[in-house]
Amino acid sequence: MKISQKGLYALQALMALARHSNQGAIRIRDIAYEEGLPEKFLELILLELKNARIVESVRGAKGGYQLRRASSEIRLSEIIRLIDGPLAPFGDAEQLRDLIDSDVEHRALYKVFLDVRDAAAKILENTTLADIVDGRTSQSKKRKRKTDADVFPMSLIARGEK
Amino acid sequence: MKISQKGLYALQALMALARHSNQGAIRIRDIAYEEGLPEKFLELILLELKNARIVESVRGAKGGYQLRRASSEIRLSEIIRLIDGPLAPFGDAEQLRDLIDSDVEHRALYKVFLDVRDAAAKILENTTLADIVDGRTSQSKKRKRKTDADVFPMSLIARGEK
DNA sequence: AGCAAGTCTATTAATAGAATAGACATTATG
DNA sequence: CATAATGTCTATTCTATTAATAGACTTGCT
Repeated sequence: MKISQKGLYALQALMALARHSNQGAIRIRDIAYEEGLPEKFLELILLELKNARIVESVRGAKGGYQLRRASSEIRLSEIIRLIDGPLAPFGDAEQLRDLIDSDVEHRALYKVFLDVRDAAAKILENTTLADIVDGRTSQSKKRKRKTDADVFPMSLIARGEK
Repeated sequence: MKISQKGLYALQALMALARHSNQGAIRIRDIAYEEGLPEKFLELILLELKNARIVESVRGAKGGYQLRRASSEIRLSEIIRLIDGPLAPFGDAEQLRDLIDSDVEHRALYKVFLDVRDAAAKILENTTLADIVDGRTSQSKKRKRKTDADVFPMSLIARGEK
């Protein structure tokens, strides 16, 4: 599995959209500026993400892009598969399973490839956009997820300051 | 990480050499025939493996190639790194570590990439040519007791997903 | 109407991937 | 020592992919 520059751009753009979710549509230009991405290239990427129903667009003046689902429902695996293809280091999982069954001479090799794919899939299926925009990393030890109450103390919410 | 056709050919050729170790040098033509590889392309690959001191050649009539080390001392990671580059899905491990330190906005993303790399490296460092020519699968290999860190990458543990 | 957005199609430049070709160098052996 | 068998090296080709740019078109707010 290889993540291309384009794949990285897609992930960065989606992180930007996740950061601004419930701020309505964000212009391509703003995403490009915020993440330092080539604007025209980003256009194509967003179009692809739109066709895959990951984001949605608003056309015309005041238009832009926004996520179509909560960032916690968008897995990195989905984006990488879309932009860069299968997670396997060679071919795809199905192909590898076929080869393991049919190619007796090399089945142990293909089994290793499949193991590598499974390890990558396990990580990328279990990591969502929300995880990476919230910067949850190995250093922030087993902390429970932040809730609204953590971010906006009851005292403020009660006063309608949220 | 992506394994190219060339990378697969290299692995196949080395498996053939491993099967015939202590039969002296094997001709390129025979390896190509046995594994069904394009002969001229295989030449270049073997040359590269020779320069990397993984195989050695015998020139002239009755010449050919043989492994330079026991097949149990040749790890898949070494071959894949040589032919197809770093195991990371983006950049290489060192670059990712630098980005994790320097790019605050995206460090969580790069951390995931590094986790994927580490997972692949763990498998490929621990699998040798001998393992795959003997048809040894990861399940049948000597098995140390799994720790949390083996099963759950740090980034997942941090999120309390264990 | 007019401007500000996204949409779509085409093109390009650079690089990598997968070979192929052919001349050259080395060595066993008859 | 001549020759055939083999690896070595350099160059070339062909194709696909990657990363980007350009420009005309469509939609919709004000």
